[in-house]
Amino acid sequence: MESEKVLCVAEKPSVAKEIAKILSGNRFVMRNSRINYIKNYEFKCQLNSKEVQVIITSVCGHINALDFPSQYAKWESCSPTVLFDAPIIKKTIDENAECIRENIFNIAHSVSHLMIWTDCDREGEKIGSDIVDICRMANSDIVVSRARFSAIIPPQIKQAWESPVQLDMNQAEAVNTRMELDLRIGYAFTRYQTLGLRQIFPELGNGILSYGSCQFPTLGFVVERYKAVENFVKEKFWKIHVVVDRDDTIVNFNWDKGVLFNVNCCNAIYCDLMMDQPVIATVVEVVTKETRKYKPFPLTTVELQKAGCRFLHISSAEIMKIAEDLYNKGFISYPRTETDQFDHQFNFKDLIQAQSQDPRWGDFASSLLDKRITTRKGKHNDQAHPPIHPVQYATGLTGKEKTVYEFVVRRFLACCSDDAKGNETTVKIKIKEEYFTAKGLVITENNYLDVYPYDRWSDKNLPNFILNETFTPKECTMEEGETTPPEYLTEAELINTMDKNGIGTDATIHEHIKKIIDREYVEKQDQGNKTYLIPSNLGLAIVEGYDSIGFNESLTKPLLRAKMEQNLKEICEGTREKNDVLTENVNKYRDMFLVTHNNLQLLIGGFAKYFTSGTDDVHRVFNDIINVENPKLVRWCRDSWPMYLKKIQNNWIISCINYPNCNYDGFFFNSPNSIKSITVNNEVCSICSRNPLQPVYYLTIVYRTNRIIRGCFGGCDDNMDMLLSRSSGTNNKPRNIDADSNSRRGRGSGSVTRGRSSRDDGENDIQGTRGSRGSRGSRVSKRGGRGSRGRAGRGFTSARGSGRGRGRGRGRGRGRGRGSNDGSYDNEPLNIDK
DNA sequence: GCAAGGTC
Repeated sequence: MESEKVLCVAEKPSVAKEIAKILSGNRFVMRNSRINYIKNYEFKCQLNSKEVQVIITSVCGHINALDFPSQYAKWESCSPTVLFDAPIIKKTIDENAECIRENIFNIAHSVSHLMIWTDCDREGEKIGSDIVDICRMANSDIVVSRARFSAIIPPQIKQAWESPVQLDMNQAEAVNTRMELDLRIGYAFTRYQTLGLRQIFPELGNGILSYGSCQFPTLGFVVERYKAVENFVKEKFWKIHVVVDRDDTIVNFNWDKGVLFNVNCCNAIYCDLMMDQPVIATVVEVVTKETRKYKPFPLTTVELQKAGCRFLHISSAEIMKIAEDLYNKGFISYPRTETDQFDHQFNFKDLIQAQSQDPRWGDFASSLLDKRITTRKGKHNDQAHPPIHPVQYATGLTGKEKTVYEFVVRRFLACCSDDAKGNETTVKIKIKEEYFTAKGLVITENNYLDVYPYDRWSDKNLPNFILNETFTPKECTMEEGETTPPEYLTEAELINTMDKNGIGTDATIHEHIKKIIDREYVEKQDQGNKTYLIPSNLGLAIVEGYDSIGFNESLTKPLLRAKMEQNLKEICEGTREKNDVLTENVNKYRDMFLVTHNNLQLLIGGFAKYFTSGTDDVHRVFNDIINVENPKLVRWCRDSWPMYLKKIQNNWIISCINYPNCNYDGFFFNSPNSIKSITVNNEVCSICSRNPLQPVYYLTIVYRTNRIIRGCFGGCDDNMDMLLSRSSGTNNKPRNIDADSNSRRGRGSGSVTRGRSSRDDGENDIQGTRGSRGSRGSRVSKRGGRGSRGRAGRGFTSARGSGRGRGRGRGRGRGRGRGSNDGSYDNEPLNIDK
């Protein structure tokens, strides 16, 4: 009888290979897949006293990603608010992932068991669940289990092989939630602020103003420190300092009171000390005790990045690239790890032995071979990877690769060595009632310091003092000083801060830093031998703009992300449902989005401090963006509020303008190339017919592609669905976009209602949409529109405030009223049929 | 063109 077949799938190729080596005792057949770095390892192995055939392969991180359907791909295809509720599709990440999927799918046909060997963390469970989906598609009867291991060492792997568990679907669901929230929130805010702000502030050029729940707090940290430096107010202080000259050594004694910020206080004490001359000091304490400088913790990714910036002067992004290269060449272990403790079964000796041949640290390594190796145990364990360590002696490395490898080796050897030891002497003297202290250090054992030059600990010579002896100090002075501002943030500090605040992961922290630099929110500046991160005007503007809105939970602070993480943890723990967390967070961020929109003047104000506005018509710009619900939008207008065409990017948008009545004589546009004709039909709209007193019109636009848009701009009030059809086909039904809009409502009518009402509220301040939506627009149109008949631009101004009117009338010299000629349109006349 | 998370 043929033995059972088990398919094992790891998260990355290196792990598949290691597991294959361990379980097969190095006797396996390696077969290629269509991707050169994905291999399939085949061998026979015992499982529950039975021989089974094993095939081990791997994926390469995530296989699937979330995205919006293609109709949302163009930035102007919909209002960014729509992205909070738009449908989401799952797709394979790229062609490589497709090949990897195929490889697993093909094997799954012929096996009875699937064992998931992805990393034992949240993302690993999610990747595992995607692998299960693929295998079940191929083989619905496949029996699934999950190997749980905390280190890729033989005992752990064998234990995991023999005692598999089940996938934790709660963790997979938490990742699904994170993915969806990051996508919706990131895309919505990014599109909104990019499209809006760069129209208003031409200096921004074509750059992307991205928002992300990790990149914004990262930027926030940089700005916060910058402001602390800039706003720092120096303060004077005073202190008393004692200098002793003994045995040709100058000894500085520091006042136990430190410093005083009151000059009179300090002066009074000083005068009292100096009253009796000569000044007599008495030695009241001489204590010598053993002290040590602790050797470092085992190396994590975050520590590697910090060390890279601090000691090696290599940026976090570059050091990760180098570490990944060294890993792929087989010189160091996996470089993305949170673990700062070695497993108690870890085999140190072989790795140390391998380093003993090196001329730089070989002798040190050899000296460790006779000793029992103990390492410090940190508090972190990602249950997936050991601390970063050298796995092979490397020769022939050059440049930064050599530097980073050397650091990893020295760090590892330092971890395996002993703490540095020394004797610290404390001498305390008393002058009248004031105490002063000096400290000295004699290092007795360098230990790890001999191999780890990145740490410094130096002798500090202190001559002999005898208890109760008295002497006259060389100097006793009162000195003035002033407080110094903090330094700007360094990359190492930023990494540390992000790590402590849970912003990003070990594998992504450096990417977030790189991102805010690439986005030109932040720049690096060298000062002396240090490199600081300084926010650009753009970075300052965006943080100040959002902060001035005064959210309860700031978009630029880490707490928001921390709360989302907490929610994800609750999903992992099974105390909350995915949909519950999704709804809560989508609603929360949608609210924040709308609060932003309703307080645009504040966001704009943040930018206006640093950039010159190209137009004062800011509200219109943002309303155009938020109201785009289709590439070719028909915006709702009352009878007295006709429309104008506006080009945003390559899309034509029809919008409302102050047009005095429904007389379309002379109402024309300079036609865009893409439009064949625009027709106004005096037809009864089925929705509006409930209000027969309202004139009801359809506007029909025929594009050169034969696409037709028909929209009622009668008095539909809340019924804003437009008709959109393709004349090229026989099917003249509304397009899918309508289905999307329905599904949007279906998913959460409560929230949509909320969204609308918020938006309506906002229209008190935002003038661009009034005429276009709802009853408020209607009222305005009656008040201002009719009264200003025949005075398009100015009538608009008087009815609706100055901002928009100026923008239209002279701000940019682009009249959009009746018969106006917008410079962005070409001059082909339109066919307007009444 | 947009997020953050895996990994090569």
